[in-house]
Amino acid sequence: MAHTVEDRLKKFRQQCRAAGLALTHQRETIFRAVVESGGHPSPERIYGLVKRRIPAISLATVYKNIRVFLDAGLLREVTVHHGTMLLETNPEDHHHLVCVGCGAILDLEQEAVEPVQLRRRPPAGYRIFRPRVEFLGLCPGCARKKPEKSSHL
Amino acid sequence: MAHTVEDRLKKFRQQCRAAGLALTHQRETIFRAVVESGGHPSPERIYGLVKRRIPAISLATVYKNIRVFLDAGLLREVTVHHGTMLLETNPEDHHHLVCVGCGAILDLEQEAVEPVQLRRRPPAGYRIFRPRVEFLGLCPGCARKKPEKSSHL
DNA sequence: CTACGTGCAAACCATTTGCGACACC
DNA sequence: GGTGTCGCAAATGGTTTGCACGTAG
Repeated sequence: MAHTVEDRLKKFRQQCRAAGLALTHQRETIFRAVVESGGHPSPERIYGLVKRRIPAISLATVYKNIRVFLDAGLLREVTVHHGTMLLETNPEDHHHLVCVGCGAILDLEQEAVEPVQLRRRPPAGYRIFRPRVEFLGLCPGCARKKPEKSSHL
Repeated sequence: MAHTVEDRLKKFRQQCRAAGLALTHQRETIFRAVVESGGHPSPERIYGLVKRRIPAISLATVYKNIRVFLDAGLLREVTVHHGTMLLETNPEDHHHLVCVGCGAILDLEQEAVEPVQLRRRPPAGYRIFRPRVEFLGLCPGCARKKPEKSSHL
């Protein structure tokens, strides 16, 4: 339950070893920057933070390692769809089934899901229009190809 | 309740007039392509479809008009964060409050939301790992700036 | 007839790739 | 010592912008 930075780095080192990933200074510094930054940082932001400690680091190295961490399940990303804009063609409110393998999206009618209820009041000044649910999973094709992978997403 | 293509085009023309947008052949063809394509098309895909009917159309025109339609509330997009990759730093399962104005994301502990229940069985062969809820709304700053806007998102 | 919309090309931004040099295991 | 990693620069993919011409209202 304790999620101190040091705890998470310790686990990170274990997971790297388990995954056969070399434990480089760059990797540790990048991972530390992610954990310490809090919120939802972009690769660019991580690059900025890491650069303070390793001025010679390359942006490409940050990108490569974030990719490695994501693939190994050491990190999660907020959105599966960051590549390209996708439009809704279904004018009704509805939910989504999202394949974390290939990014495919299937619509789920709103009635297919129990109404979503917020138990607490939203932060002051915040206006909420509607809740949207994404069921993260694997489509039949990707489930076949990737036996265990991405089960942490 | 009837969402035929012609119904939606009729509404589209009304909304354009109401918004003071010129009703050009390109705009109608782009909107029709979105409605007819179904699913979750990318601008590139719409461009491909429109090009069959207007071979001389420019990709830039497609992008510009999709933007116009989104801003006017004539279309919705699947994701608010398609520009850049964002990472999770919170290792616990949780939900999100997403500002459709500026894209800011706030975490909501999982316990802040009633458990999400799927009423039906997912499509055959689909594996679901976890549901994630996004509450779309406006943060205090954006709510102040954009009085009514984006209330359709 | 005039402001808005279009097409083209160039610019821009986020991300990936190729490759020679280097370091972990 | 050899495979995996790093840094650099160039390539790529998606999206936006500037500008001259054309057209809806």
